Amino acid sequence: MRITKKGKYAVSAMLDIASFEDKQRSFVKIQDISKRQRIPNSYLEQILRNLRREGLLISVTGPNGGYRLSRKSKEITIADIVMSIEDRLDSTECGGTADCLLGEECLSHSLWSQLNEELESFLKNKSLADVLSKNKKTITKSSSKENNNLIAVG
Amino acid sequence: MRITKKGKYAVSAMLDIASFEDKQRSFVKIQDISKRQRIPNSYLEQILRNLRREGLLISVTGPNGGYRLSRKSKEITIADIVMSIEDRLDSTECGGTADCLLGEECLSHSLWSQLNEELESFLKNKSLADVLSKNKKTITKSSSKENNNLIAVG
DNA sequence: ATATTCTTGACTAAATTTGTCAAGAAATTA
DNA sequence: TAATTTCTTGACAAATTTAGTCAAGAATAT
Repeated sequence: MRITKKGKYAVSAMLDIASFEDKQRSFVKIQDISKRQRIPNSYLEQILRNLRREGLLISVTGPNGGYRLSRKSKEITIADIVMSIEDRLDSTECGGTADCLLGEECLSHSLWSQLNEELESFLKNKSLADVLSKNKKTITKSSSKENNNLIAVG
Repeated sequence: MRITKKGKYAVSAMLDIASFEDKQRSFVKIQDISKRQRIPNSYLEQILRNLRREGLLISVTGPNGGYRLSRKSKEITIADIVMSIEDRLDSTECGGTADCLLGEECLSHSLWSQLNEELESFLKNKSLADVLSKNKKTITKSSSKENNNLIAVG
């Protein structure tokens, strides 16, 4: 089981985009997200590509284009995001088929299955809105020159 | 955050050893564990080495030697094992210091911190004995010729 | 002595993760 | 239409991590 940097980048990018949800018709650009969240631009392209394919983002090309959420931030869970990005979230080696050991369940199979469930339910019960609202109270503005749109949380 | 094959091997090996707890003075050999749990012998050496260093196992060299638990199976948690083996269990990129983004907390920091806590408490609340007792009811014996000590669970 | 079994450190191979890049397509605006 | 902006795609490469190997040695029992 693993959640990698890529998955975390994805969540950060989605949170960034979600934080512009209220501004009507505003699309968020890759470059801006990249700067604010410190995610390598070209890596981010790849990540947003996935999120779009999975139907979590809507994109528009051209001037004033960019990305926005396909659904309300309340209706997108962290699980939606992480599962779009991570191939190997499953904790069991057998992929849940319970034939880990010579065709039978290994001693620890049920343990990893349970862990899976815990993890999934945790991620499914947190929406982007949930995570953002937790932070809202303490939004600060960075004084950095090159990144004047930075939203950081202290 | 990740739990790798190595960590899972470690848990399986510990469960295997724990299952011989009752047999007084019986030490379990690497080779036997390797066969029963299908863990490459030389990789297992490396793993048990760690578990011993961390004080979870006691070893005896020579004929009839092998490994046994240093404490009762009830008193060794899965967390003890996994944390001996995995370097990168922590979910946060900053290692908990909350300076993920330009010295400040990133948008998702609290999310990953919470996930950490969930994971830890899950692993800390499960002892080897817990996992074994869950399986005991349905222990079966393998008919495999080369592995006649196999304990598998269906 | 001899056989058994753990111990150690260094090494290698495979897999995965983390990026990069360049050429192209779509949309806007002038 | 031309120029500019921005996303889109696929293939590639570097870095890191994981998984696994090996050989020589040390300890113990008989």
